Amino acid sequence: MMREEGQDRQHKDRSGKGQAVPALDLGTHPGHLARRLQQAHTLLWTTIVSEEVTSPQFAVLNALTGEDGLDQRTVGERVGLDRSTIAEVVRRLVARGLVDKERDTKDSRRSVLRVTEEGARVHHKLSLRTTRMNQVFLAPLDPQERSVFLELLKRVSDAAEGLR
Amino acid sequence: MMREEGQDRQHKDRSGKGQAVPALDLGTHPGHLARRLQQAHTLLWTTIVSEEVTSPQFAVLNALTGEDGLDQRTVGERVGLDRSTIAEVVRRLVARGLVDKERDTKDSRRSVLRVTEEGARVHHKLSLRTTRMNQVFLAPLDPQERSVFLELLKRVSDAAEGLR
DNA sequence: AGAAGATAGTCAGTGCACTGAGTATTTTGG
DNA sequence: CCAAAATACTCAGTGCACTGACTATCTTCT
Repeated sequence: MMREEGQDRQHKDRSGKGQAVPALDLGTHPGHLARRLQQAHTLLWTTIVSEEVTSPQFAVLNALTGEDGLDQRTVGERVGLDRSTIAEVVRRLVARGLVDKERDTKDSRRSVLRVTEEGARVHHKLSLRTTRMNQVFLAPLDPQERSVFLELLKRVSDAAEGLR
Repeated sequence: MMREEGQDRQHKDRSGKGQAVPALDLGTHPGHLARRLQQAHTLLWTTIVSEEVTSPQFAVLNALTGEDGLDQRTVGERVGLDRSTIAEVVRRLVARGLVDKERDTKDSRRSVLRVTEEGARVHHKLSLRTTRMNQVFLAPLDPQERSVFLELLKRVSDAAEGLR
């Protein structure tokens, strides 16, 4: 098994032309870490929660469980998906029979969404599993660190939300 | 300009069957927050750093700036991209003329990557801008919170890395 | 040397995420 | 009332990210 700690003894070679501009350490860049965090989460989700239903799909199911009969755009806004992406996600949920979609009779621009019986069952089952996943995900942190982490995560995300 | 608060004048009906399973508050779920964080970052990246070169592309450029002549798989490993994704990203970098790719003469399975002159220029320019972006991204946190945030982010990401 | 295994990369398929353009419908203002 | 603006959605295009199957090449072990 090879060790992977090549980052320190980085030969300061200057491959031909002298490296005027050094490489950055992306391990200290929040954006890069955010991407890796999200990848890690997706991995845990598929192994612990579900291989069929993705995390964004679950978010939509969850929003509709809270309040049935919302239109597509509103659901997208609640879970943080733009109009095109929410359409894609809903399309899959409908294809899997977890959500019903029909035109609003009052305003035929809108699509009204509703969780099916099966959708409710799946939501229930996955809800339980998300708890386990969250534990595994946050396992490297002790209890106070976890709440700090969640709070900071939320503050940064919410702030950027306002810039859209 | 219409306000966007239409979500309240909505029937709080309980669509027939009484909501046995309540909806979760995903605002407390690290996975959901991770996704939103990453979306926020992408948005900031395109507005502040570059519309042409994406953040993963920059990560690859940065890795090669540190150490020219790595093979594709190694670069992917360093920046956290699997073999298929790194291939895609590299393909685009080559298409934009920022990276050169050629077969290793010693081991013809490998593709050896190298930053072009143009790639080095672009890396330099974007490096400066990432600093500004990081400031904006972390603006909602005060200085101590920032370092705590980065550290926790890193711990959680690294831990999940081990589970791959 | 030759078969078995490991390794690097490609390719097809699925899915999230965004932009910009376009359609249909509703609302609003003169 | 009716044209203009706003709204909800669709569609095409780009790009990241992963899996599983496949090819080519190199290494190892007998």
